[in-house]
Amino acid sequence: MRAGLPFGRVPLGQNDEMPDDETIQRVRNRWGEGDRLRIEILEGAGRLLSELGGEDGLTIRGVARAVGIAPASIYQHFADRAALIDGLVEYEFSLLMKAMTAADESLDPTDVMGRVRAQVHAHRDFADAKPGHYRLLFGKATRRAIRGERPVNGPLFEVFTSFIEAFDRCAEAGFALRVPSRRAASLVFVSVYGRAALLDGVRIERPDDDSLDDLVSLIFA
Amino acid sequence: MRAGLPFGRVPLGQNDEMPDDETIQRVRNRWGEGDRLRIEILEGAGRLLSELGGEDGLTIRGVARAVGIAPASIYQHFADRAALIDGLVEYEFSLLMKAMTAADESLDPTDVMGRVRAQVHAHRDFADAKPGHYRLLFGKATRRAIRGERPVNGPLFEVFTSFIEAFDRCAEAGFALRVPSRRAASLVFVSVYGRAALLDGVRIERPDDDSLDDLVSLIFA
DNA sequence: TCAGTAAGAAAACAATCGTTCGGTAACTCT
DNA sequence: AGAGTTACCGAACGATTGTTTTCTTACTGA
Repeated sequence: MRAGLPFGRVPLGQNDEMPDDETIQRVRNRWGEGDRLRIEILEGAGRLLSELGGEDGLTIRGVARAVGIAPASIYQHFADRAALIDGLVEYEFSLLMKAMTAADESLDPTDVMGRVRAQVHAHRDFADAKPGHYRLLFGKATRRAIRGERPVNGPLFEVFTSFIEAFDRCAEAGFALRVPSRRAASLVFVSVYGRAALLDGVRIERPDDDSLDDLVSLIFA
Repeated sequence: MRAGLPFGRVPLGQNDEMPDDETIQRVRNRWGEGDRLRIEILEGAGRLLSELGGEDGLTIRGVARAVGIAPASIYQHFADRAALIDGLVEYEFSLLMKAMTAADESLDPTDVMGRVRAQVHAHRDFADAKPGHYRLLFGKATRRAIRGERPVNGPLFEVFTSFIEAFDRCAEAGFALRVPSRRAASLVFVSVYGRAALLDGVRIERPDDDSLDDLVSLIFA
């Protein structure tokens, strides 16, 4: 229905459902701003991921529907579905890193232990706020590894390194660590991850938020 | 191809690929043993899950292919795809529980701390051996929770309770716990889970196996 | 004014999926 | 021997998917 309609002065995209409120009034991006759609696609995919809670229903057509464009338009920015999801993973990782460094830099640079906690909290809050995203981030590498493809440790490693550096700063500042900072980072990581995964998936006994701080305290002598 | 063939004295199932070695010589179960197929389906689904590493490709047709039966035959044992996956989750949970209780009972009943460690190790080994299964077990509840359906904490709670009881036995035997056994169980759970998830998905720095024992030791005063 | 290109849509393709419907062979019980 | 049941299969339906091909429109620079 409504085929061959000239477009441009008319809502973009086919919205077969919900002609309800006001039809999604997408307007075509102007010259040289075509890349903006790429981000809109990633954000639409992110929204969809939140609603669905998993990578499963994250289809090309679904994303196109969420953004309000035609499925074919996605192929201008992503080679195929896998590339779209890879792009989403990378995008979400960048958001996580941004949150962590923002938390880190919001504190007095000399407050090294506070900065460790700030990063941990930022990480935890990200996982709490967007469990679906978090699961995608840390679950994606697995499928890759199983298929023997290159792992996507890159962006993740950045996150990990950020923890290590935070602990290193503490050591340099004279705080005594019970374990090497690399191992400390690993411990924190495991705990944050485990808490997040358990909390959103299982909900046995809520590991209260303090427990992460306790862990950090425990690492220091 | 090969339609309308009388069956019974002839390999069951359509194996369009791999007429290679010897065609999968499935024979029809005898009278009253129809339920055996149910388990064969679950095991086939389990194998598929290991290969695929995720719930994604776990389709009715794929499972049927893996077992060597017709897709329609699955519907005699499972109402639909969701029921099949639910059944798989339950089945795998029972395997995990069986491994844990076996480890627990293999020890001298009075060695209460050893039994805690044995359960932790059994849990860890299950996760290491079948990461895909493990991920399915603890990821499944999430989608449910998001869709507002009843959570499947049942079988999982059994696992959790098993940890609690193990710690309770320690307390009764006179060992001093630094935290209540319920919280201790939660701690162990989070760590085992976090380690498993990180280890198979991310592979940053291998949290060595001793770290779990360290955690258990830490819980005791 | 006109060629060139950016931005995006419509429509169709093949593949795969879940599921249903109706069958057929083998076994058991009377 | 016949009726009923168990244990499956074959074929098809409709829906959805990823992807490709072929547009149309709008803007730019010369």
